[in-house]
Amino acid sequence: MSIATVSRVLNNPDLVARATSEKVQRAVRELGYRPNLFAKSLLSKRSRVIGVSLPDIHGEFYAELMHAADRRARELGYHLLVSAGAHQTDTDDATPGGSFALDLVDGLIVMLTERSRADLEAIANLNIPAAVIGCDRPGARVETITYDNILGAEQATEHLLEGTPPERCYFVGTHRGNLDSDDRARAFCDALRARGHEPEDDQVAYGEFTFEWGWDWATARMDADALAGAAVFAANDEIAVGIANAARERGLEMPRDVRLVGFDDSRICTLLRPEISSVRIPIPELASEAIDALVRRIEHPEQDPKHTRLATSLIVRDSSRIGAGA
Amino acid sequence: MSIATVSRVLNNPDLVARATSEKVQRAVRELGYRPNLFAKSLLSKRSRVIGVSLPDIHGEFYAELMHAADRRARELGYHLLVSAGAHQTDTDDATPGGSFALDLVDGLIVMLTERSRADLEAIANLNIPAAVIGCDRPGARVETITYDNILGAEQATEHLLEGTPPERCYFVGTHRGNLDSDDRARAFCDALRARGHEPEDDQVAYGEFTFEWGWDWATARMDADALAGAAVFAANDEIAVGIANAARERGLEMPRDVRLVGFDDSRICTLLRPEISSVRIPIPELASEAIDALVRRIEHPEQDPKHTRLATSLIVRDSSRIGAGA
DNA sequence: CGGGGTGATGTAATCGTTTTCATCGGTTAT
DNA sequence: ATAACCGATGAAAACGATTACATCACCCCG
Repeated sequence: MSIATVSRVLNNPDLVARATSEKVQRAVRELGYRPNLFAKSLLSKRSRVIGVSLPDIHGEFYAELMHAADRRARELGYHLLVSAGAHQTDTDDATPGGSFALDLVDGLIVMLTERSRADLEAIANLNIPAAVIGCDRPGARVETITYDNILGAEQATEHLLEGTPPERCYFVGTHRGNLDSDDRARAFCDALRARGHEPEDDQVAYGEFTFEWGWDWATARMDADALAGAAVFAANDEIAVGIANAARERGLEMPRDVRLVGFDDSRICTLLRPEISSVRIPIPELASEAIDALVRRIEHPEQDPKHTRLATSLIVRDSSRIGAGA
Repeated sequence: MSIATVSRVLNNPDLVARATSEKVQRAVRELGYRPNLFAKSLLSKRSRVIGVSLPDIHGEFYAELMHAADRRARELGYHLLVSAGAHQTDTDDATPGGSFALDLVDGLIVMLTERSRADLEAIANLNIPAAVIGCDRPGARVETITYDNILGAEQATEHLLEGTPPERCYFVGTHRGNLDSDDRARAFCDALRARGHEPEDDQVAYGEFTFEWGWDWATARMDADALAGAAVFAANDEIAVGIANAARERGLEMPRDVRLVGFDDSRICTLLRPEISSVRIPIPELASEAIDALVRRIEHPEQDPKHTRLATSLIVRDSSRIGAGA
């Protein structure tokens, strides 16, 4: 047996005689032989490893995303190399995955949440197959997979507008520049305008993605004027919970006195009473589409990058249901 | 210039003349040369990649763990290859990380939660540097890093016993065989015995790590007899939240009517009102100790594996505070 | 002035695969 | 009977680095 024959048995079994093949196979099993991946990669320039760069592994969102991505990657024979919080730690290194073992991975999945940093172009310029989650721009030279913030926010706002006059509707977002929050704010305003109401300054607030910000906003608002009769659309569930707690503390009940919708449909929405309405992002699909897109890019670089946008959906629960008062 | 010289400039700069070195460095920068990692690994048999095998990437616990692990690994020049839910998907493949690219990683971090599967021995037999989180056994041939379930559960139980008689204390766990739940149950029982009370069968319940189970348990218990005046120690926060909600639904208030302590000190504990007492696991330290231990094992295989146990601490909040009634 | 030490660099083997090309026996077709 | 062909296998080059060893110029000293 020469090494060449062994290699053929393992890769192109039909090139080798039946008898020889079986003898080799047996030997392989008995000796527990496993081809050396480094040598393989050295030759093929492929590692079957995908790098995933997240703004911050925090909370269930990223956990779920990783979970689904890993599952799909495994199905396709790839492994996931994770890079948490690459963006913010790399001070000004505009290219996400800068600290990454770029030459170790076959491709990169990058999730973007902020407008300024880590432009799509910068990622495209890495000259490595890439798929971007959370940000798209027509004609981008990378695959993009997004969830329809506009659609979800529209649905949420419309739902609130059904039972509440436009001037009593509020949007509580995070800081300007956050891609998600900005889109949601815009859709909120547009929906109000569609009803002929130009949103006042105080109907749209900017803060952070935290419970505390939600609490503070609600408290400040109740101090300024009553929150009773209002409908609030929070840019994420944590903010929503903060608002819910602050409201309850002052004796306001949902949905009777205040109607509330969050975003992300996280676990907590169904852990509170009343349960909180929220816009669902199809995280598993998001992850699995991203993997699929990236693998397509890796294995068929000649094809043009696709731009996928997944639908979101409003899940109505008691916190905003019309007529579900206590 | 020969390639050998270049290699020396990059690895042993002192072996090469100053002038040559600078010339090479300049060329390297201008050409954007980067050594091929595969070739490097082929020779050194090192990839500087660490595999992380988790029972299931789900919820914030694992997100936080990954976050901290990645951070520490990066500091030490390693990358993380993640394998989510390896255990349960690999039907009977007793070795976790079976589906893993074992020959791609320098070492393995495995988190164990169930007794039966994926024995420490099986991991040791992989003959690859390994660190196990969540399970230890004296003399194990792998590094182990655990958090002190017994200590935390003891503190929690003692705290409950301070204001509630032992016969009105309950432990609500997950299924038998779960390492965490079992330890916590044992510590709970021992604490009761230390007060001279042998726990009744119905004082310790087994279910799942879910909100629903907590809710069901509490509801069933309230149907059987009153929960008022009881103190409940839940094996994790989700169960605790289920219990809290069920109790409130029946008009019971915490801590006046029911006192409650959870485990994990997850985000939700401070999102509910009243805030829920819980036992904190030092996740960042857990992750970073695991990485340190593994890297030690990789780089100094001659040293004996260490077994580290991190302390947990009870965080008392309003759900169980004595005299904090409404 | 020649030999040995020294510091800088080049040569070539090596790591473990894949893959091209050559070889070789054996059929088949002419 | 010979040429053409074919299927199976081996030999060797390549992938891109590291590193032991050889080489070489040079300097110092006896």
